Amino acid sequence: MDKFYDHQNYEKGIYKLWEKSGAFSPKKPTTHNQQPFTIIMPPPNANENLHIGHARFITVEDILTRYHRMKGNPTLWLPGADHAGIETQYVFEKKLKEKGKSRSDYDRDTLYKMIWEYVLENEKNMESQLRALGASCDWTRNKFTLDPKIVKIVYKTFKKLYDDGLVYRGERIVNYCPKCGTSFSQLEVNYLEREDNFYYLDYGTVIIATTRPETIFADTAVAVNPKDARYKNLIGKKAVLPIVGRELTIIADALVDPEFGTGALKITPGHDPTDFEIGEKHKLAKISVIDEKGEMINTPPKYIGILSEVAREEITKDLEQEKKVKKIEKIHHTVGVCYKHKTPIEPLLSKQWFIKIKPLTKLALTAINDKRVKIVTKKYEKVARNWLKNLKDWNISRQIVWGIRIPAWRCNKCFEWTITEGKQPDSCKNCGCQKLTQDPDTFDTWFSSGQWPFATLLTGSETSLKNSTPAAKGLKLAIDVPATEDFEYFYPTSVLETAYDILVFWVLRMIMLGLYATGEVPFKEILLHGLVRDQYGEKISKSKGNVIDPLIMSQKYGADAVRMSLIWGTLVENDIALSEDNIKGQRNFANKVWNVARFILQNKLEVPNVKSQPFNEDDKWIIKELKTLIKKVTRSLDKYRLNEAAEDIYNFIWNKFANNYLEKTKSRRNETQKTLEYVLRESLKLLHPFMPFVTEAIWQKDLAKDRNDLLINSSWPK
RNA sequence: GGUCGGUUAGCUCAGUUGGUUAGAGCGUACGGCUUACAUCCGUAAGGUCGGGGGUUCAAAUCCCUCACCGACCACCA
Repeated sequence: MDKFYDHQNYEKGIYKLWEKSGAFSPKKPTTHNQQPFTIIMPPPNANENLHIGHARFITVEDILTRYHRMKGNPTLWLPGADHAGIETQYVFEKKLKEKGKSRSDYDRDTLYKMIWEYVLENEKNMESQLRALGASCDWTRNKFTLDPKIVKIVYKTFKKLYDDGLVYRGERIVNYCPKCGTSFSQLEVNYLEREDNFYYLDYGTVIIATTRPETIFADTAVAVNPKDARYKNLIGKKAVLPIVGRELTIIADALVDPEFGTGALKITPGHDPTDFEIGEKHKLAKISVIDEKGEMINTPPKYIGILSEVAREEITKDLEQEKKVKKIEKIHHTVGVCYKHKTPIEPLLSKQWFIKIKPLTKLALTAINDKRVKIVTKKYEKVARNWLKNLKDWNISRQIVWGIRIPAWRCNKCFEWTITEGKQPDSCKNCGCQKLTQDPDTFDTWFSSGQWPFATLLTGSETSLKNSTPAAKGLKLAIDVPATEDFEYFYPTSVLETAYDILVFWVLRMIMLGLYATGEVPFKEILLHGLVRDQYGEKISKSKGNVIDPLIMSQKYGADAVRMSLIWGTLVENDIALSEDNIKGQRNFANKVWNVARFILQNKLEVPNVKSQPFNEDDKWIIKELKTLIKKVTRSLDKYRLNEAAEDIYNFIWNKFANNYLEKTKSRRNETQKTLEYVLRESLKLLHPFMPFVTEAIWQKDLAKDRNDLLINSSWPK
């Protein structure tokens, strides 16, 4: 054995060895009480390299997977990739911009094809990166969110939701990003604190305070609080729009805060969600004055085509000229911005597909209450409950090309919609007309990834687990898809492991859609992990320049070192501060393990009669310590306390085994070979889920019985 | 404004049913090339566990309160 463990010489070869041997595919159980252990991998976005956050979840999930595989559970870790709708289109458009192009330079099909090729290339790249990190996922079951079979299931779910009355097309205020050119759900809107002008405008009978004077053209009423004594006698009277001169009725609504501004609110149902609500109640007209490019429409000609923010200044000037601006104050408030561009979201009126969320949140809440799905960390359960109580109807249409096209066709004659399971309908279901046009919109990515656990399993696999007791026995699928063996055997899956920042986007949607489509929770436990931060606990970002690339680190120090550093010292659920020093330290540990093995195996003595080796207090001590360690590590892993398990193994191998026992017994080296080898073997097994490469490398050197004896397939110590 | 979380060694963090001298990694100081490893070995310094109050034989751990930090949410036009 070499003096140092050089990971570069081993990692690739070992990964191939595992993959070729079929070790990643679940084995049929040999006894009845071996329950399947399943994790569906959160499919990374196939649009960029893996970052350090991916590396963390890959490490956590791989540790759990390898542990359960060694314990004898038929274990499946199913990999995949996400087309990641808007995220990918955003990344792709940035690339286009570098070439001086934009999305509008291409027609729909061309753009789609270009993105498709880009994604395909990235997907391959991403898969090789997963391999480099040692992910022992079952590549024979690899899935992509745009696989035709997956898309088919997504369509079936949509159709079913529609037939059940849970999908509707509504004209609502949507969160529209003019830069992205699409609407978003409430979750994609971020809020920025800003200082803005607060204009007090003269509406004749009342003064109105507003931050958005450019929307006055869309005003259809003025509202005051019914309890507001100042305005009581004005209710039902008229106010006059400045510049426009149009009369508005003054109405009363409890939503108006009398403390704010002047207590009188201009009602703009076409560009404000609250106003929309008030407008619906009072049956007010809805006027749009800003279009999807963020430009003014339906205004006096001089403003038309101007960006709303620019128009604001122009209009203010004109209002000032007519002495309609009574006062300008500064106001500190929050503004909704696009989560990608950080530019203001335009709330505007649009017709989109919505999912009625209440019946679905009810399913999810019940499942959480009944503990059919358990959130491992309590603090996140509180967050989940809070969200489930407050979610609004879900806008699932996106006005982008990259994604799954919505299977809805509109009749050219009667304008009614016909929804199918993906196929173009022959005729309008309403009037029979044969001329129909498909909705150009695509689904919100989260609508398809929300179906990921059952969609991946329902699309089947090459390998079969026939004659195994199904886990999902007796499940009645709501959607019309035949159950596959994989689905019956592995669904509901064991653990869903992902970052806490997509709890609402993804996890809750999976619970809701999973329960809806299959009648059963998609997973029994939810393990949420924290974010990776830099060595000072600061958020990692490109602009800060503190990015840690997991693959560069792996090349430098080995995948084992990177993995270990990603769980070291911090609970899975908490944010972790990662430093290169820590990775280096773990590289040193890998080398330590290597040298312990080297010492034991290189000096392998010819011991004529193993049985007659003397056994003294030191030997008994290390065996006892090992037994204690096995119990502790097993318990820690079962509770997802990975840092504790890792630290205990580290401490055992380095301090107890190497520095203590090994040093102490060097003088009677010819008596300890059997004990040394035994402790080494068991230690390697315990460490294997954490540092799979170095442990397997050592195993293959001198411990494996034959070519087929892989550490990855060994049994977990008892 | 609301909800949740945090405050433990210089730094980053463990400490889960309250119980012996509060731990780890890194860093620091000092000493060692001891034929497995200098990616190493040995020794050491360093904490009134954010402040205050309470419960208890016993509190970093439970309760109350204050301060500060952070995350998430929210229709303040």
